[in-house]
Amino acid sequence: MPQDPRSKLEDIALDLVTEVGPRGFTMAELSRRAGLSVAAPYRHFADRQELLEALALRIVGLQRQRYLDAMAAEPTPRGKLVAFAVETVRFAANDGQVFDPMLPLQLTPDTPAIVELRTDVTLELLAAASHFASDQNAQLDLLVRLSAATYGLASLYREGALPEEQRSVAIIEAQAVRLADAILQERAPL
Amino acid sequence: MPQDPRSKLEDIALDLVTEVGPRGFTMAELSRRAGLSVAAPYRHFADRQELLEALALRIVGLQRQRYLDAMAAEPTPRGKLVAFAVETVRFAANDGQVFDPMLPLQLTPDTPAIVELRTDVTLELLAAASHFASDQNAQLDLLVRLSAATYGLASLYREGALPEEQRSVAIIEAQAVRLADAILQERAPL
DNA sequence: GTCTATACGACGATAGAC
DNA sequence: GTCTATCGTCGTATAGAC
Repeated sequence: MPQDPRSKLEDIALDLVTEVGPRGFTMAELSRRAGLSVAAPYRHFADRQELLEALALRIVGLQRQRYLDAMAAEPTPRGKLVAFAVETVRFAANDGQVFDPMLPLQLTPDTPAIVELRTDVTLELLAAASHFASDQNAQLDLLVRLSAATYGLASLYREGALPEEQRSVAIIEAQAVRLADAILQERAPL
Repeated sequence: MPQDPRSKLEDIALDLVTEVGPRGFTMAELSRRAGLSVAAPYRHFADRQELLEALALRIVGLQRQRYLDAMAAEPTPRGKLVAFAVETVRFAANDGQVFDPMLPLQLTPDTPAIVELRTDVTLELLAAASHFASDQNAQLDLLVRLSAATYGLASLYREGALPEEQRSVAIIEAQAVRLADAILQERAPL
């Protein structure tokens, strides 16, 4: 199935933005990698900004689907929240192209379309969190801790900042599960 | 106390790199902000790279001191680890200039000098962790979870990715403490 | 849709006057 | 130490031929 040229350009742009970040992304380099002249991409995207926004939309849409599928496969609230944690580090471990561009949040200037994409996941998470915290404030607190913890794990993994012994997918997933469990089982401080 | 020109340039560069990241940092903009010609900074730094490395060294040195002081003020192992967590989010909340440039790890190309600066903190952390895990592998696992969780919290805070209700320093510090406690009190999964 | 050619600007870095 | 002037490179974007 031969892709339309716009999607093809997005594919290459995704690789590129993964390597150099949204800030380092240039139309010139994109053209080079696509084997086209510098003018060609402008037939498919009005300008650099439009291309980056298309990219952000694509990435967030993919994440949404992955999160929803992973959570739907788990029947229990605890399972859903753990699945969310594991899926996050899997993005980092197996899908750098999808994860890295999100790091510098530059790429996702919370447009309405993107906010809408995220809503579904947030609602699912809140529903699951309601089994671990009574009022809505406490549920939000819990989700923030869970998201932050797994996001941090995923980031350090991507940046190569973890000790060598921890750089396997299996280990990083296990760590994500332990983090999620610890957060869900929190007790009063010592 | 009138600073030497090199330090003065580093101050301004630190602000700049905080705003635009190491990749977006330019000597031209630095010169502009310093009220100098584009040539002037080259009297104090051989090239752009040298300036960025000097910046990285300064930042890491400052972090080291802050971590060591914060941990020294706490007598118990739990207190030291919690202090580490809190200090991390404080960097994010109060000292964006010190924290943000570390995000894209570009700025710290693990030179020997930087590795050495980090060693002290790591040793302190390992000593404290030894009260919560028996063998050294488990201690490292624990520290990775703790670092990742607080780093994630700090990152989301800096990026403005937290819900509005969570954007105060007090709340974010409380969240860091809860994360640390949860990790230190981990039990078997449900 | 793709090309070549071009206008224009920003940056890194250096040369040479003061 | 700082300036002005300059070179070379690279980027965005457009115009017009094919």
